[in-house]
Parts: sequence; structure tokens; C-alpha cells
Amino acid sequence: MTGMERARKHSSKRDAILRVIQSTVSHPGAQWVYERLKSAIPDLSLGTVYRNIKLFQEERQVISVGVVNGEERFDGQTAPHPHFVCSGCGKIIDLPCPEDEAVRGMAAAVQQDFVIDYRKTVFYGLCGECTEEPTRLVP
Amino acid sequence: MTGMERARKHSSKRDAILRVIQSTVSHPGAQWVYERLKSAIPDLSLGTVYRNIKLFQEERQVISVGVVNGEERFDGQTAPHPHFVCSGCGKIIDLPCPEDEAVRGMAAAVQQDFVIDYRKTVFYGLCGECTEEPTRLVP
DNA sequence: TTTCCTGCAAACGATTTGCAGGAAA
DNA sequence: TTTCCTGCAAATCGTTTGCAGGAAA
Repeated sequence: MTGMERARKHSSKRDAILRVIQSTVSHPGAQWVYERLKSAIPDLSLGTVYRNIKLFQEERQVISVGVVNGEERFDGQTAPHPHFVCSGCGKIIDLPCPEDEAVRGMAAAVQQDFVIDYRKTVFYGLCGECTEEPTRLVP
Repeated sequence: MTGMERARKHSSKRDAILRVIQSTVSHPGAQWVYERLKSAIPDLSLGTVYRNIKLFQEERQVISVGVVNGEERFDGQTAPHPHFVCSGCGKIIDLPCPEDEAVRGMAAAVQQDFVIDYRKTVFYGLCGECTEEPTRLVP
């Protein structure tokens, strides 16, 4: 058994946080979500953002794309799909190509040995802008 | 141009650190490498481990598998291959299935839009031991 | 010599957490 | 009421960094 989950009460801040994450394609970190909301919710605290994101992850309403430059980045679209991370600017982009047969097949193979509940495919490289102008060292 | 790389001098500690990472399948973190070496190299410091791992990553002698429980984990086998991460115990396992056509095909597609220099496929779930005895909450 | 490497310890920065007051059930 | 939620600020903890001495070239 998984144990007794604590009852969940309604919270408008929680709703707002989830809404922000779900309504952007920027794959934000906690700080970004906080800054995005603090003008509308002046008494919001960063700790609350962290606490709620953790809840969303447990409920699989939000997934982690990974840690980029030391900061964990999230995605409100939880269906498995590949991501591209730009090593130059840290941008994260949803890849147009569907997470195909291939990876699903792989998942099937792996499931013979392990219980899988989540998978991730991430490509790293430079985005269009950073290819032209890599990381701008000297202004 | 990428700029002038600084000359690299020989260092027995650096060699030892790389050797440890390359000769284990545990996908260790910096701390593990440090503890593994400190009996043989009593004056080794954790900072040196971090500094050298960063060098190895730049030279692609070591890659990052990702952050598990807040700690970055590394792999001395740099050819792209999928990993399994156990959410129960944090163990990382190389998956037997070759990183197949599928993902390579996906990479090819992505390369039309981006410069890719690295890719990652990770499955999350519970390993055999943790399936039977999940995370042992109460001893 | 000059340049790189390292121990040490302080600094950093993202995330977590204890506490006390407030809101939801 | 009771339980959950949150602001606040302190605490954590993995990782980075400045400095001075030592090793490699």
C-alpha cells in the first residue's frame, strides 16, 4: 500500500501556480513562475511555489525536464515527448517530432525487467540564435 | 573560433579520478568518487574532484546522466546509450538494449533545425529490489 | 620561470524546512 | 475545531571559487 495521502484543500495560489506552468511553453523554473506571479499575487512566496510544484510532480500534473544551469525546469505537458535544451542560452524547446515508435519499443523492452513510470528523451546542442552568436562572451 | 584552450599538465590525481569513473558501472557522483579515492590519496580534496570532473565533461571523457536526489551523476562510457534510474534507491543502470535506430532517427530529424552534440534517454521507475520492498518507510 | 594544479575554507545558490498565523473543511 | 496552506527566514547541501603554496613544463 502507498499509505494515506493527506487531504488536499483548495488554494487559489496553488491554482495560479499550476495555471502558469500549464500555459507556457518556456519550461520554467520555480523562480520564473514566482516572478511571473508576484505582481498579481504580491504576497506570494517562493517557498510556496516550490512546495506546490513538488505536489504537482507527485500528482504527475507537472514533470521535470531536468536541471539546466543548476535550476530545475518543469513542464505542464506531461505526455512523454522529446525536448531540446540549448547549451548556449538554456532555452528548452518541445520537439515537433512525436516521441516515436522507437522509444516506445525501447520502453516495452525495458518493462520486462523494470517497472517504468516515466521516460525522458533530451537532445542538447545550440539553438538557431546561439549558433550564429555563441554565448556572446565580450559585449 | 572557440578560443585558446589552456594547456593541460599532467596530474596523477586527475588520472585517478578519471580511472575511477571509467572503471565503475555505478554512475557515481562527485562524493562517491572522492570517498572511493581518499584512502589511497589521503590529501585529495573534494574540490579537486569537482574541478576535474568538469574538465572531463568539457573534453567529453565523461558525461552527465542527470541529477538524482539533488546530486549530479556521471558516466565514463560516453557513447550514447539509455539509462534506467530507480526512483526508490537512486541506482542508475545501463540498459542492455542498444540505443536504437529510433532515437538515432529522431536525432537526424532534430538536426535539421538544431546543432546537436549530445542526447540522453532515461527511464524512471523502480528496480527489482525496490519493487518488492518499496523504499522501506518504517523499519 | 611561468603556468597549471590543488588543499582549504569561504562563498554561492537552488531548494527545503520549522514555526506561527490564517484559511479551508 | 481540526487540518492544511503559506510567509518568513533560517538551514541544507551540492557545487563553485579565491587564495597561496606546490608541481609540471
